[in-house]
Amino acid sequence: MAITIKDVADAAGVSTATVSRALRGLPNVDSATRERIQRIATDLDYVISPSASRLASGRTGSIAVITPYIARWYFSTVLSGVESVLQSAGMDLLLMSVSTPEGQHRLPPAPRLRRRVDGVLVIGLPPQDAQLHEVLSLRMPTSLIGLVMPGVPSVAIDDVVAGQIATQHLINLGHERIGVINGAPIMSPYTAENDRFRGFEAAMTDAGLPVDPMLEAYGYFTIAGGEQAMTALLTQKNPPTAVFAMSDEMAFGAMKAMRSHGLVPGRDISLVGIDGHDMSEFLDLTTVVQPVHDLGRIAAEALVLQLRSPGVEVPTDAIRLPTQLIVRGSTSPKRA
Amino acid sequence: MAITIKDVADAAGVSTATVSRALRGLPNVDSATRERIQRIATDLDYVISPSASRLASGRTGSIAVITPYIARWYFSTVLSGVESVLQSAGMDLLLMSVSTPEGQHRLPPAPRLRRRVDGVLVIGLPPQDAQLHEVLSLRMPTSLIGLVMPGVPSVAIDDVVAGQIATQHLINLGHERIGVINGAPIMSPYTAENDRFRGFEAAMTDAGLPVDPMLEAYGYFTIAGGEQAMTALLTQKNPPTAVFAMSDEMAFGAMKAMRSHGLVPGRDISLVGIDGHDMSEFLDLTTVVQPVHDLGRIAAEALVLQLRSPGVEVPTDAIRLPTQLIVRGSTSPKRA
DNA sequence: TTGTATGCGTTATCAT
DNA sequence: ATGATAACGCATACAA
Repeated sequence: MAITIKDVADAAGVSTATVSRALRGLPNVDSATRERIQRIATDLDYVISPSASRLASGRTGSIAVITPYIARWYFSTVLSGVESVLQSAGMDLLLMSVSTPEGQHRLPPAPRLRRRVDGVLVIGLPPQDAQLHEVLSLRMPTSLIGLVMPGVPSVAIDDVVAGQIATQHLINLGHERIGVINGAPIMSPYTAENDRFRGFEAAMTDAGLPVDPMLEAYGYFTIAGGEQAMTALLTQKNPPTAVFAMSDEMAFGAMKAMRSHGLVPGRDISLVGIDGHDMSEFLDLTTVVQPVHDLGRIAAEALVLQLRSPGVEVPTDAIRLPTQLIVRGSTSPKRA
Repeated sequence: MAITIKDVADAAGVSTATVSRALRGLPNVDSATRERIQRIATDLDYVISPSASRLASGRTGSIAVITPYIARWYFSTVLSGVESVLQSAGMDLLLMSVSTPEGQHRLPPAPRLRRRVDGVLVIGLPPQDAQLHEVLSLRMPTSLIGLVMPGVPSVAIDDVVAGQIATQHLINLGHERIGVINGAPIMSPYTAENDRFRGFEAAMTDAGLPVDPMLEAYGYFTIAGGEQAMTALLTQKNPPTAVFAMSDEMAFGAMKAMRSHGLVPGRDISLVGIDGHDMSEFLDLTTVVQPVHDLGRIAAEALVLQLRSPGVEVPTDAIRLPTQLIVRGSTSPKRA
C-alpha cells in the first residue's frame, strides 16, 4: 500500500537504519547521504507510520488534555493556548472532557491514557476530584492548569491575591456592605473559589469590615447561577452596595438580575468579576484579568520541555501568573 | 515492563489469538473462556497497546478535528458536540487548529493526518480554503461542519433560509431600510455568509424592497468588527431602521456601537442575529438559533458510522439541521 | 472453538 | 558512517 521506510531505503541504496537516522536528524549521518535521503523521501511522498514508530520507540508523541468543559470560555481559551504550543512542538493533542454538557459524568479518562499519551494536562479539576486522582495515580508526566496541588506541577494565578484585589477595589471606593458570589456552598480546600474567598476575607478583615454570611451567595460559575445568586442578594432586607463575583460569567448573570430589579451596575450597585472574559469589556464590567491563554500555553511548554529532557527533576511547585485589575463602569464610589 | 497480551494468555492458559478475540468481543469464543480471560485481564490490570494494535490492524481509532478557531463560541460548541460522540465511541479526538489566535497561518494539517487518523472532521473552513483542499486531497473519510461542498459529506444549517428568516422578521415588523452586517467584502461562493446574504436578498426582493449597497457593512464575524460595521451604518446620511447581523457576535458589536451613539436596540433600531449564542438571551437579542452542538454531534456520529461500516456508500449530500427564530427585545415594529 | 505463525513499520543495539 | 537484525505488541489468515 503506502510507502514504507524500506522503499526509501531501497531507492536511496542504504539501509532502513540509515534512513531512520537521517530523517530524524540524528547525528552520525553523512550530510550528503542525509540530503539524498530527504530528497528521495519527499519525492516518494513518504510519511512515517506513527503506530510503528510509537511501538518501536515507546513514545507516543501525544499529550492528553482533560477538561470538565469544552464550550465554556475559560476552558476553550486555555485549550487554545495549549494547542498552539503542541502544534509547534509537533505533538498530537488528545482532547477528552470529563463531564457532558448536561452535567452528567462519563467514563473515567485514566484507562484511556495509559500507553496512549506521554503526558497529561488537566484543566480546572478540583484537587479532590476522583477523576483527577485516577489520572495522578498513573504517575505519568502531568501538569495542572488553573489549580494548585502540593507536589504536582501546575500553572495558575494566585487566586487569593485575585480575590483580594477585587475586594480591595470595592473597599477603596468606600463600600462596606460587600456581597460575594461564590461558586458552590461546599467549599473544598485548595480550590480557586476557596482561595478567592480567602482573599475576599483578608481584604475585608484588613479594612476592619465584617464578613456577613448573609451577603454570600452561590452562582456555580454559570450565568444562570450568577443571576440567581444576585437575586438572592438583592431580595434580602439589607442588600449590599457592592458585589464581588468570582467569575465574569457569574457577574454577567448578576447584571441580568440587577436589570430585572431596575438597578444599574456601577450606579446603584458596584460589581466586580474575575476573568477578563471576552464580553467583559462589552458589558463594561470591572474585572481582575487573568492570562487564560497563557495559562495553557505555559503549562504546555513546561510539559513538552519535561518530556524532552528525561531524567531532569521537574519543579513541583506552582508557576504563578500575574493578574491585573481593569476598572470599568460597573464599579463606582459608594453614594452617600 | 507493562503487561502484554502474552501475559494474559499465559495466565489464562490460552493463546494470544484467543485473548485478542475474547477481549475485542469477536464471535467464536466460548463464553466461559471469554469471561475467564476478561477477569484475568482485569486482575492483571492489562491495557492494550494502541500502537501495536494500530500497527497490526491498520486502523488508528482516532479522528482529527480541524478548526480555524478553538476559543470562539461557535467552534468550541461544535467541538463539544463532536467530543461527546467520539468519547462514547471510544475513539481518540485529535485537535488541530489551522490559524493562531493572532490570525497568522501555520503549518498545513494534511501531512499530520496521513497514517495518523481514520477520518477527519472540518469545522467552518470555506470551500476555497487551501488547507481544506489539502485535507480533501487525502481522500480519507471526511465530513464538513457548518459548510457545504458538492460531493463532500457535510452537516449544516440552511444558511439561505436562516438569512431569509432573519430578514423576513424585520420586514414583517414594517422595516424597509434594512442594513446587513456581512462577514467579509469578498464573498466566496458556497460560504455561509454568501448563502445568508442570498437569503437576505431573496426576502428583500420578495417584499419588493431594494437592496441598497450603502446599507451593507462588514464585521468579519467578530465583536469588534460588528461594532465597526454598525458604526459605518449609523454614520451615513440615511441610516437603516433595522439591521441583520450574520452572527450574534457581530450583533453584540453592533449593540455596542448603538450604545455609543445613544441608541437602544429594539427601540431606535431593530437588530437580529444568527447563532443562538449563550449571551444572546442575556443581551435580549433576537436571533436565528442554529443547533450548534448538534452540528458537531451529528457529523461525528455519521463519520463514526461510516468508519464502522466499510464499503457502504456514504451520502455526499449535506445533512441540513433546522433553525429557529427566537424573538426578543432587540427587534420591534418600525415607528411611524 | 482454539492455536500457529506471519506481518505490520519502525527503532535501537550491536557490529563493522 | 553505515548495515544487519532483534525487538516492539498485537491482529489475522490459515490450520487444526
